[in-house]
Amino acid sequence: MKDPITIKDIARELNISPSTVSRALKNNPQISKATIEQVQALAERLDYRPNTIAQSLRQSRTFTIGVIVPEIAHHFFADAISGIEDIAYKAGYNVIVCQSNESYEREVVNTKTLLSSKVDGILVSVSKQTSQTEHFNVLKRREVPLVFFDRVCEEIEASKVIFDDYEAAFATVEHLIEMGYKRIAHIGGPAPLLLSQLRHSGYVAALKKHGLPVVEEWTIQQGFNIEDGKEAALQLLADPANRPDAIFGVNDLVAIGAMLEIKKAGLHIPNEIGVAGFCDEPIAEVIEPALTSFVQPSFEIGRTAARLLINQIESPDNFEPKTELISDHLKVRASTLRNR
Amino acid sequence: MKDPITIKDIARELNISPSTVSRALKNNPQISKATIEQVQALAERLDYRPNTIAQSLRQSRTFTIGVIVPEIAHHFFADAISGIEDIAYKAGYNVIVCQSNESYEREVVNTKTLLSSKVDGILVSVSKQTSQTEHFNVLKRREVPLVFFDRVCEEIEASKVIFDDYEAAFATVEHLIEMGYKRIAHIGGPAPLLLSQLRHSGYVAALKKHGLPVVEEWTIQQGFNIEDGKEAALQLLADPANRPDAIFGVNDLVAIGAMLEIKKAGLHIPNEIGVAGFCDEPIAEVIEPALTSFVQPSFEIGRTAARLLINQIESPDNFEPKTELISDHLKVRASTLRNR
DNA sequence: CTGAAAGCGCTAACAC
DNA sequence: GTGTTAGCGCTTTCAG
Repeated sequence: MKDPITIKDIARELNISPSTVSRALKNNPQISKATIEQVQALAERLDYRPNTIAQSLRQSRTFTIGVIVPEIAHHFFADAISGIEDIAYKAGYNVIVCQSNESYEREVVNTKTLLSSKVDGILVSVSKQTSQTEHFNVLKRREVPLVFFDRVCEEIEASKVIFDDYEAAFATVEHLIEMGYKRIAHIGGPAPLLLSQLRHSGYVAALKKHGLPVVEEWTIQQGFNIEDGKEAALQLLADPANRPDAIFGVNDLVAIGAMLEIKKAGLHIPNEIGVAGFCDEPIAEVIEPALTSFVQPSFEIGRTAARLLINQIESPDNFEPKTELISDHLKVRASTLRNR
Repeated sequence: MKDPITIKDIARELNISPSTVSRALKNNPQISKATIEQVQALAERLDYRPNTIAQSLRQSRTFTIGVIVPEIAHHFFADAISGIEDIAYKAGYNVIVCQSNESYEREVVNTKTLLSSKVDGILVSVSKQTSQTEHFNVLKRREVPLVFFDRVCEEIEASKVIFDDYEAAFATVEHLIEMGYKRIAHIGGPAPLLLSQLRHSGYVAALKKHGLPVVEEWTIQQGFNIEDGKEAALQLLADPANRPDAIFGVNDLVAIGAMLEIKKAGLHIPNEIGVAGFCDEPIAEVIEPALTSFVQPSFEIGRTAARLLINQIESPDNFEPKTELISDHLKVRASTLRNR
């Protein structure tokens, strides 16, 4: 790689000192209009790029924020990242994205990498395997600003952006009940995640409120992918005598996996089995019948998380952890609109 | 943020010099076993993290590679990024991902950002708007290793990983022809992209080979999203007298957009209109009828691109641009299996 | 308004 | 085997 232009090159060329160049490039008001123009013109001509590495080392500030998500291939996270970038770029920060691939070990490595990269703060949505939290405590001890979003870690004192999973699950199940479904099952997320627990509680609470049975075998804790939904559905459909008449999935992919198995079994959606999901990913509109799903404003969640983090980075003194509770609405589609 | 442990802290504590610490941490054979152990033990105990910023500045080497993609929300790119990370991490590199959001200006900004971050090399899949290439020439001039993947820039001399779009389109259209479709339309990608042109050429060549008409109005150049597919389909279906009996989409999303409109119009897929896509994203298996699609090994494409780039970074002397042509197979599903 | 000098944390010649 | 020294590119006192 070619030797890049530095501030020294510009200084030499103009017979001024590097410090003046540095100031001129930053439009420092103490520098004369003339020099500022000269310097900036030459910088432009030589296509000078500041070495952010050197700036970071000098200022002990990287203007970079790290993001750890389970998988960017999940639409929710891809959108959330775009939301994070939106706020970050506008505030002059870059974003480094790491995937934990839902692995606890990988997540620990990610935090170490980001620590070494000296990011100014970290946004995390924890992996489904994460039950230990020592790696987050390390961040706390180093006083690295830290904000959790969507999949949070309760034990750690930090700002959090969470979705109102309990209420949303409650509303979704209540909708199923209003549509006349009475034997409602739940394909839940991985047990360690708070989000799984809350969605499950909301489901149970709605059933109880309406005097419907809470059948233990009708809750199946699984992962977050289509395959997980398929497996769970197979179990739920196994015994025709004790079969649910509706399924509430922890997310859209799981709900869609269930739909595929239901259709394969020759059962009608929504007349014989209703299905509802969570997230409202694009795929929910495409599958047939279209999937009823609780909308999660992923882009906004990302923006909110980034805003909290940047505030914390920029005014660390009067910092108090804040928890933002986000909600949205249920998007009702054909998968729960049965004919009675 | 708390003052982090540095090499100096360790040196002071053990009454040795910083350079010895540096060497000991790297298992330099010149250092005695005893000091190595002492140093590493203390580093461990203090939870020392090397400051990669300082290392990068010193070595003019960041062990980071930059990636510019149009959108991580596209499954293809999310998978490709995972492939890139797979190779990069194993070789000791970090990955910074930038999204151009299909905007030329944003892509230019991305290249500047990566330049300032002093990444060791850059992987690019160009935006649909990109027709000027000056920003890539800048990279060339600075001798920043550069590899294009999937959406390449022909004019720039650089390594490229491309999919055999021509052959794949040809094979897909030939499959449609074999299934008895005779009035085959094409919803193409944005005109400036080489990939759009190649897939279109493959489509035309297959029609010609089998003596089928090449109707100009049956090719509609559009974007890459479901909405684009819907719009194009509306045009294609407008005149019942001159309606195609099959549609080959430039990717799955566009094909799915078309399917939605076809179904809305009350036409049967595949009997009245056959549909084929490209990429084989998960959604292809979920839509009804399931979508025939040419498989693109996105993860592998990412891995190949990363491998080429890292080779170029690590042996810049004997470097010659290489073009890797990847292919795969057509996954036939219900959307083209008509009853005759 | 500008320059000189010091130093961010680390590494690599060069000494001994 | 280990220490000394210099410097990566930049910013920021301090001086004038």
